[in-house]
Amino acid sequence: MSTVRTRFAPSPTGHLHIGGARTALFAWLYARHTQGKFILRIEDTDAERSTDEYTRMILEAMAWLGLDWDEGPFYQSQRLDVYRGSVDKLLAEGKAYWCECTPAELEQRRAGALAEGRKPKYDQTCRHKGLGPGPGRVVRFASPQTGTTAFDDLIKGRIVVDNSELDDLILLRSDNMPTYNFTVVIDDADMHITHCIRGDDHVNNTPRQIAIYEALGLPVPLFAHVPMILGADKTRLSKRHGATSVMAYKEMGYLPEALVNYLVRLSWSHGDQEIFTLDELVKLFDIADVGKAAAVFNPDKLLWLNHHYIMNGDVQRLAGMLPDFVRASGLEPQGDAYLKRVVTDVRERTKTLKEMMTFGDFYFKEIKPEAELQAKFFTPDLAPVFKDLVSRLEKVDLTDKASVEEVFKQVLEIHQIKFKQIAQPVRVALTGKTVSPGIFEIIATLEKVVVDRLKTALACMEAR
RNA sequence: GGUCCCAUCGUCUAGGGGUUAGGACGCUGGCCUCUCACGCCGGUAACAGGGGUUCGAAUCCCCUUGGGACCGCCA
Repeated sequence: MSTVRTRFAPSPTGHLHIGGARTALFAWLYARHTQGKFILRIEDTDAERSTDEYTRMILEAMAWLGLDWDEGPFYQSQRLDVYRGSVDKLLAEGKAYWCECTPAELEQRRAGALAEGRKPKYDQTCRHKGLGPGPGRVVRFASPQTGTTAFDDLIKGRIVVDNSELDDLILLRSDNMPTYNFTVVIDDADMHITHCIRGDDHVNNTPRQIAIYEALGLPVPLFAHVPMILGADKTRLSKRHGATSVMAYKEMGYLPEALVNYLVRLSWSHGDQEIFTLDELVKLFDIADVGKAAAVFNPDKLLWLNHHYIMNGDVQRLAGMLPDFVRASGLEPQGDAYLKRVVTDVRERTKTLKEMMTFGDFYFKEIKPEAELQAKFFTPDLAPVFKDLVSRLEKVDLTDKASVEEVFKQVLEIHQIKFKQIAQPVRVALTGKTVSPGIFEIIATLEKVVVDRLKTALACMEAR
């Protein structure tokens, strides 16, 4: 049994998006599952749109997701000689030919074909002209026109296409740059890819690529076309459905393990299990279990998973991620120990790291309860209670929950009131809002500003 | 328009001849309770339609319908 070799081959013409990430994840998981190799290849033959910046960001996103590669990244732009060699071979063998049709002519013929209800493929005008190289000319592949081409897709099953459907696609552009359908064949063969795992938008390209493999006498890899990820309206996921780039999710406060866990469950499952660690996925993932149908991206479920990982993650690690978000809110992060206490306080009620900041802003800035809240909760009758509370709280260690609870107990006893009656007033005094972590948790974490904030509230009560 | 692919709750999915069609997200009722949340208990909701095959189809076959992809000197 030869070693499995999979690859991910993004084009650096944009960010790594959700769909690409899921495809990369499947290819990576399959390689890891089979103890094979995962290769990264950057398909940058479109010099117009490819940028180093996108390449850098794609690599960064891969790293963030934890998808490491064993070989590469290889850059197609650095392998032009390899492609030229194969083009020359096809040309010499009469399996490719020069074409002088201009883009304008092609566009016109395409429009005409479509208008007449015909398939808008190249009409092979130059196929038998016997042209040589020349300015503005391209090299086309002489696709077989009779018979059929078939392959057994690991996900979709057997797919058979009539060769008459095959187009004489362009191998070499007039600027001498090779095109995708050609380079992907050369590289997958060259890099000994055994399993070509990619989006199923490539299913229709596969027969044409197989024709090229065969024309060049190259071994054809196995194909696994993974279903698309769609937006809520069932059309291809795009910007109008919300954030689509992986790094945008990082910035919104999502954890990589949450995104990975969410994405892997799109078209793949393992019984009723919803939560998977990376190790479990490596152990359990198999292409054979990938479904055929497209999946709709569901932000709510992603959020639920993120919440799960925030609630159960390592506090130290989460605290370490928080500073970026604190600063993004224009606030000061404060010490690590403090951040850990904040995480512990808020994580049960926040679904993203970013939300920790909006929900727990009072941990990082001065607060000022709104007038309405003051009017509602800082009522004069509570002044004596708060006064007692403050004087007693000043004498105990606020981080010691038992002591603080004892103080409250005594004050409630003295004033003959229920905890419920002062809980919200205290909460508002401490946080400026009516929703927060538990009173005793806040007091322990806020520690040194507790008395000041209670005094401010007390002053407000007495002034009424 | 042609070719190819797809079809179980709103969404992600399990189930692949005999199940009260299961789980998860969401929504929702209740419990817990210092708010919110967490947690726990419950509820809502699906086999696209029509023909076959079969003693019996969600499951196998065909058609229809619906959706998607591709048909670029993009990848």
